[in-house]
Amino acid sequence: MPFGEQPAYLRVAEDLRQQIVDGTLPPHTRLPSQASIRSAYGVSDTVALEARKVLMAEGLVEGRSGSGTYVREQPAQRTISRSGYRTLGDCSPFRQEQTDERVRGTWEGHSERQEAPAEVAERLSIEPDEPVMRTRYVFRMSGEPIMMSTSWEPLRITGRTPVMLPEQGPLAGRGVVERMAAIDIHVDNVAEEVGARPALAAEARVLGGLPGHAVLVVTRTYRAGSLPVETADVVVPADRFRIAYHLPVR
Amino acid sequence: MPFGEQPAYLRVAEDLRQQIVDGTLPPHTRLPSQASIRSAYGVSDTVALEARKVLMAEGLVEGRSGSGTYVREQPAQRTISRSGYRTLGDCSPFRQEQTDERVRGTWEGHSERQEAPAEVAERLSIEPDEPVMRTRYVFRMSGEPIMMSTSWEPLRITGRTPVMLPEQGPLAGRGVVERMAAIDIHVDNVAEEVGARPALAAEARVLGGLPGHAVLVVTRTYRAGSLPVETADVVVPADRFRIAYHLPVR
DNA sequence: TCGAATTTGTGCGTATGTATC
DNA sequence: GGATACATACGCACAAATTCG
Repeated sequence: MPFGEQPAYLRVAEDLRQQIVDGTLPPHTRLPSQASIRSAYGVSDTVALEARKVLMAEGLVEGRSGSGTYVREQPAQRTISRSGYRTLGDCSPFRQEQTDERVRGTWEGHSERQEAPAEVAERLSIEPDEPVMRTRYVFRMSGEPIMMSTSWEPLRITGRTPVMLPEQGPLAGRGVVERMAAIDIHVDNVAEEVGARPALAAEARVLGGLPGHAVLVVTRTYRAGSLPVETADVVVPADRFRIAYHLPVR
Repeated sequence: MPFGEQPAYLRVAEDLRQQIVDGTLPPHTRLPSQASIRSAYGVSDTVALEARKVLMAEGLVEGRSGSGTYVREQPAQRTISRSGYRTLGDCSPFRQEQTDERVRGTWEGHSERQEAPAEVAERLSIEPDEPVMRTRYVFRMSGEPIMMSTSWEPLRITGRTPVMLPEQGPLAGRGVVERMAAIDIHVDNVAEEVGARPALAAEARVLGGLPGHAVLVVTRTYRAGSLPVETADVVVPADRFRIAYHLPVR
């Protein structure tokens, strides 16, 4: 391993990665086989294997046993729009996002009473172990699961009201804002933080990706004034989605 | 290699990953050594090695040669605030983010005249190959590079004006909104899309991460009404940053 | 239809270098 | 200096899936 150089397998991976992102190797094309890589770059079998593995771990390519390694459909096409800002008129450049926004899909949720974990308590500005209602959702579009989310609401607020269970009662599935309005709590702002991390195995199993592939995590807290009324973690596969915001300036 | 089971190295990696995220293995602790893993899980040396490699590729742990494999400082502590929404009063829960927002750092930029690549042209609603001014930035906090960004402005708008070069003239470094205001263009909205992808080698070199580790990419377009006046790609390491938005509801 | 060649997926043993303790 | 532990690399083996004659 020569001097200040990178390890061989990273050098090979980098070269292939570059070819993928600049279009030399477009989606659905086959990568050179392990044997070809070996001879083309003058490296051993292990190095060629490692290089492919790096790209697979990044989600750029997909190995098909007995057939080859193929460049994956890259573009994170779908956007999930998170803001209600509107420009005037129908010719606005944001109409598409708005149609994307109304996710015409199905979902299922399951609620459970719980004592607030430390991090959730902090986000809700309540004491740890105070009771909360946790609801887990899985969202599907045309049958395929694409998004999962876990939401927490303090029972101090919703307990013993008709909206205590998000997925039951007259306002089932109508969203936090409407449900809270029904008990005279007026949600007027939401804070969201977008991050990314490798998917846990359970998430990958649900969302169809592989464990370790990046997911986008939206940490969201709805508030009425400065009072948090709901906080949630939303998880989507990073290779298929982007989160869109449209904001006024000034 | 029994039937529907996962490969051994993924099973081991998953187990360790779980222990990391649920706090059993907190940051800075040492993972079991390769030999320990080998005996604890009843697997070979290679499998233990592969499992560690998976976690390293995900950025969860960091190998220190001769010492051990250590859980990395996980929390994506810093948030980059992207919205100017304000609640009333000083006791607002968003003061911190606001202080985070005014990135007390340094940056350097380098501008270059260019013909718009197809994707940029689409984002700016101009014809491909129309001239644009491209500016590359590297942002540093206390000397350390943390964010890079590439911005494009149509020369149709800024050409032959005092603000043609973002980093020169009387308004150097004052931001798009102020610069455009100086030539009587009033930016009133911004669209942002947040996604994630593996870092390219060049980005990893600048940002200090490893190629393949996830980066957050913010695709931003400033507009005056429906007229795009600037578009940019902002890249930050996903393991250290989150992008924060604070929005009004309704 | 059968079988051979190819290719990926997984796993083993080993060797060498280097950083840390 | 010596022991430990990671980092990279090589070669080999075999199973399973796919492709193709």
